[in-house]
Amino acid sequence: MSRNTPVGIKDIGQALGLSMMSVSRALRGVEGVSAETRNEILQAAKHMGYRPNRNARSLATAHSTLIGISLPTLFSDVFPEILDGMRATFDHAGFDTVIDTTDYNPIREASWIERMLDWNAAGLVLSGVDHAVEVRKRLRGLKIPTLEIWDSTDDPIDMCVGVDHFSAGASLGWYLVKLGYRCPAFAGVLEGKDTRADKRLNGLQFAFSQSGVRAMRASRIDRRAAFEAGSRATEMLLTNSDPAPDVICYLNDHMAFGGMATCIKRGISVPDDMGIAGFNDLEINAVLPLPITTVVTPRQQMGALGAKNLVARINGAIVDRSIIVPTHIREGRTTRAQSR
Amino acid sequence: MSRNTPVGIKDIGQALGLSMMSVSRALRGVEGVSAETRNEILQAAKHMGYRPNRNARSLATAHSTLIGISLPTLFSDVFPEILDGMRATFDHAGFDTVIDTTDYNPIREASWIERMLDWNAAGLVLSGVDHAVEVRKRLRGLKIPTLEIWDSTDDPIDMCVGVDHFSAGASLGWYLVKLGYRCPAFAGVLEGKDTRADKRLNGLQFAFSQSGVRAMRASRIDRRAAFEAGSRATEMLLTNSDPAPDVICYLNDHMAFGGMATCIKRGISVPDDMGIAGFNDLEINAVLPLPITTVVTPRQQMGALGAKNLVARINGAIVDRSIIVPTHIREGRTTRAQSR
DNA sequence: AAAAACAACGTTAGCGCTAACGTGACCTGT
DNA sequence: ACAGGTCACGTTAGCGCTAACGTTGTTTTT
Repeated sequence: MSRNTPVGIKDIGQALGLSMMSVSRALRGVEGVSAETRNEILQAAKHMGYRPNRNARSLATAHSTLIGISLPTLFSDVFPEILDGMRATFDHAGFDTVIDTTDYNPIREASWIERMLDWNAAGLVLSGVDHAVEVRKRLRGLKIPTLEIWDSTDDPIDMCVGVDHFSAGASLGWYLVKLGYRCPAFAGVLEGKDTRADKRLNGLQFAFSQSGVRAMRASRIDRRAAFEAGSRATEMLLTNSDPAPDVICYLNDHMAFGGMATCIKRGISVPDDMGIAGFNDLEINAVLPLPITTVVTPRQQMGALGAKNLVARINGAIVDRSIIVPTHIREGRTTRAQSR
Repeated sequence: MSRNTPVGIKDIGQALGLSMMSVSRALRGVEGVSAETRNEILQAAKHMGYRPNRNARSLATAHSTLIGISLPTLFSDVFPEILDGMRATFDHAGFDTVIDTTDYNPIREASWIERMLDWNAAGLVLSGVDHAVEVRKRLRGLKIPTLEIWDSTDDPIDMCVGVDHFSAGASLGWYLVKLGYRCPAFAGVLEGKDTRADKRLNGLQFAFSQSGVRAMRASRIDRRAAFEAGSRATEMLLTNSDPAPDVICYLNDHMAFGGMATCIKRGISVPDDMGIAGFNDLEINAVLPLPITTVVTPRQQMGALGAKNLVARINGAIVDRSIIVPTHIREGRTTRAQSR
């Protein structure tokens, strides 16, 4: 575990009778060396197996090529897809990504942010827009390029690319009202854990109450496994609700599938006796005999766009501070057909 | 994006009338400072908002606290779980994890490894045990602690923790033979992409041929989305096979579910007309009316154990070079009941 | 033709930290 | 009482690289 490679910038210079500086310039592609010399240097570097020491570079320049990405969890079809959308861009621009999963714990996130700053990170990606005030202040003060992704706000720390979860929830609510549902319920995780889901619930409730429909009951489950959580939450709703709901909105399609399976197991037919709505239009829908009524969210594009803008921002460009990406409802067969 | 914090080790020393060295020692918890002085320093550091510069530290010590983790993909229930298993250990030991997804591309992996070495990574985690010879040589030569995870071999680069995929496949094969299946097929991704799955297929084929059963047909699909891939692969098998298979073994439970859905859609009843076997015992099984016959793999534990050993290895301990974690078959209801 | 402007390199200093080796003051054993 | 040891600190010399200025020799400008 000694030096990764024994050849440094100095060795190349010596071998060629040049100063370290010329070598440094050539390798970085910076002005100040003739094309001829540069080629010699590049060749020698390759020949000698030169590898830059990134720590030294970061120390000297006071900034690194590390981008920190904080996610609540990888057990989700949201964050891996967002990551996937970002990958090519970061990669192409020469950034390495340090990923942390916070498990929806803001304290963990805050301390991890400090760690990333210790590395002189070039930029940060945070999930959602709900962060501790101190975190907001600190990052703003440092002026470090920061992308908040997946959720949206008109006042991001630095910039955000995401969905308007309240509106997405409300649209779904109106859609369900139009279909004639009058006794809606919600199934999700514990309040405060997934703040995006909470906002969607708020949107749903807004739409329903505006339409004069009774308040939604919410069944919340503290369980990471989505399918099972959907199943349990549904059991709770079916057992404890009077009257029984006529439609259940789930945190996402996987929970919805778990819920649907539970309904069917209990002899409740979908969509005749119970409507089922999910979120995110997850891939499982492609093979279900009854595709779930859901909301399509462009997660890959979100990642790609966010990464592109973050890189631009790191390079000093001015970019949109707040980008809201559109969503739309995808009619499935787990809700009644439109009467129209 | 200037300095993260304006206070360094020198400032603390000056404020306290001590040398940088004493401060450095105190902060690192190294011998050579009295308990009293250490407390003063620690307090002052906290007070002044000191944050260590990790790049400087890494440059001076020639090793960092970065651990590189290379995964083929995050769209899987395998790797996120392995990661989750590793997280606590790495975290607790103060390591940051740089994650790269290679998309099953060995060239990508090789170049990423070099990048991690440029950072003076403390250790590496690679997926599987099939790596380019040059990569093996290079890492061995550098003696950098390297964990190969998820697959197993008796000759790892440095150490490995994983499943014996060939045996797991063979066990499943024998199990299916015992159930009376005589015309098995396999559904997976393109050969060479997921080498673990390929090994399982080899194991299956071994078991079947040992039992005098005709060779398996394999249907391979180039599609990231697992549910859909299972569906497509199954359609191909049902269309092009004569005689039709009596059991299909899938790359994992999600593909199996997609395949099962397709069978049912076509009026093929499971398990009466067709057996379905998956792999990994994914969470969806918890809610299925017909749980899939599958192989249970302890992915979290694998991650936890691997991480523990890697950290020990980084700290100079000697650990088992090759750990094979056991798997077992979980009887589902997508295959015939045991006749016994 | 002198002054100014470049192009292509070199020198100096330092990023923030730590390994390795001092240096005193205070024991300890015989 | 004195060699040898220990404790708590300090000094020196980098880690490998780059920013910010030199320093030449060769154009260009007016």
